[in-house]
Amino acid sequence: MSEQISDSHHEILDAAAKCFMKLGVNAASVDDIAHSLGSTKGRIYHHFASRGALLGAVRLQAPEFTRRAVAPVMDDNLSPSQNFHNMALTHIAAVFETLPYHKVVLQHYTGLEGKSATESDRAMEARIRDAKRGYEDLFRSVIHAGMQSGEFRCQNLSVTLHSVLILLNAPVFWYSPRPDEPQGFTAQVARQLADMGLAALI
Amino acid sequence: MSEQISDSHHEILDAAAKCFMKLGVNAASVDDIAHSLGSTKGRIYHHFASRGALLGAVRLQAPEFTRRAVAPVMDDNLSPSQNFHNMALTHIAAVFETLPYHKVVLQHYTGLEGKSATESDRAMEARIRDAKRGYEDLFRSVIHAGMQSGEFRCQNLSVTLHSVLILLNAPVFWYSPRPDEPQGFTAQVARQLADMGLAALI
DNA sequence: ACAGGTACATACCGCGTGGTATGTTAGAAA
DNA sequence: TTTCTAACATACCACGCGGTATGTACCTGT
Repeated sequence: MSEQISDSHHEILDAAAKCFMKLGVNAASVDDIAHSLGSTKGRIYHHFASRGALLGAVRLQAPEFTRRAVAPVMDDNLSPSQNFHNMALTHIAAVFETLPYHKVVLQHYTGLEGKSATESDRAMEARIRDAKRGYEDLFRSVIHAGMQSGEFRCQNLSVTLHSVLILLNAPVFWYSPRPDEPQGFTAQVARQLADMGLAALI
Repeated sequence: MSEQISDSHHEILDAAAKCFMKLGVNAASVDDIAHSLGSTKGRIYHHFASRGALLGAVRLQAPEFTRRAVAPVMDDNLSPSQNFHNMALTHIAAVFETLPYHKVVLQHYTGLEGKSATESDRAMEARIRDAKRGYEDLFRSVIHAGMQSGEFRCQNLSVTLHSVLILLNAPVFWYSPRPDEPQGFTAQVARQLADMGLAALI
């Protein structure tokens, strides 16, 4: 299961994520991405079967980044409140560190599905959906535990889960790194959002 | 200032909003929209100067819909908590009723700006930005009042505002009307989200 | 009846884009 | 040295899309 991919592969992924973020998922052309690398289309089509495959690879990275960060800090011995707060803080920090990938994912939340053409396209879509859902289940379990223990309000679990996750992902919408940014701004935002997320559950 | 537009105008706007929502803002072509109307491009280009102008008109409708619903229920005599809760409930209900428009707006939150070509394009962008900001200021004022009265936690106002608004708009991401939907589901979701939004402020 | 304008339909053009087929170069293997 | 292959660059094509120029039915006032 170890992802055996070359350096050039990663370099293309990063450049694609940034281009998709800046120009928009549909607007950014393969030529744009290649030009941002100082290369041509040949390089990209040598490593990726199609434009869709490249975009899928970028979208798949996002939940893997956050999962690799959040899964290790989960601790079932903690109270659901503390557990959630730790997870939320770690999640937001990870999002800030891999922002372009998450901004790309954001553009696919609108539900423009249903136009799956090739078989490999649908397979990639399924992989992305599973990775996303598997990561969400980490939060689903801790929220469920909190509701059963009485720490969190008992409400529709799915609605609560998605709403809180969107709240934690809010910076993906409005944040872009600025040079005149106060020291430790992102950490401060992360704390505020983790607090708000926890408060929204209680 | 009275918007003097014909029925055909509105019909095109609705069809465009639904097409932009279903196929994606960049993917939906003018021909797609015309076809969904049983017409051809000629009709659309007769009423709108360009594809961008049509998209801009759709995006401009969204904050006007919510403003027309929320502004009348604001009441400075109420406590900030009650005032916010009423506004939030009304906002979410309005969003549910004009969902396609808000799903289109969502696709422009990603910050793919900076490619303004023509002068009229930038003017439209400014109108949209002002309408959006003006509407957000309704919530900004009530949150500010709550922070000053001590009812709400004192935190970064802009971060709080945007985070709460994204929380209230969360259904735009995951909700699509379904035939097997429980009776009064949207109203229940609206109550839950308004509660969560208020809890996140305290 | 006639003129003029409104509200579209039709046909067409130019351009950008995804994709491909064909070089070209550098390094490893023999 | 020779050969093979990975890793690209280059040139090109076919297609879809935005936009426009033109045609046409219908309605309205005179």
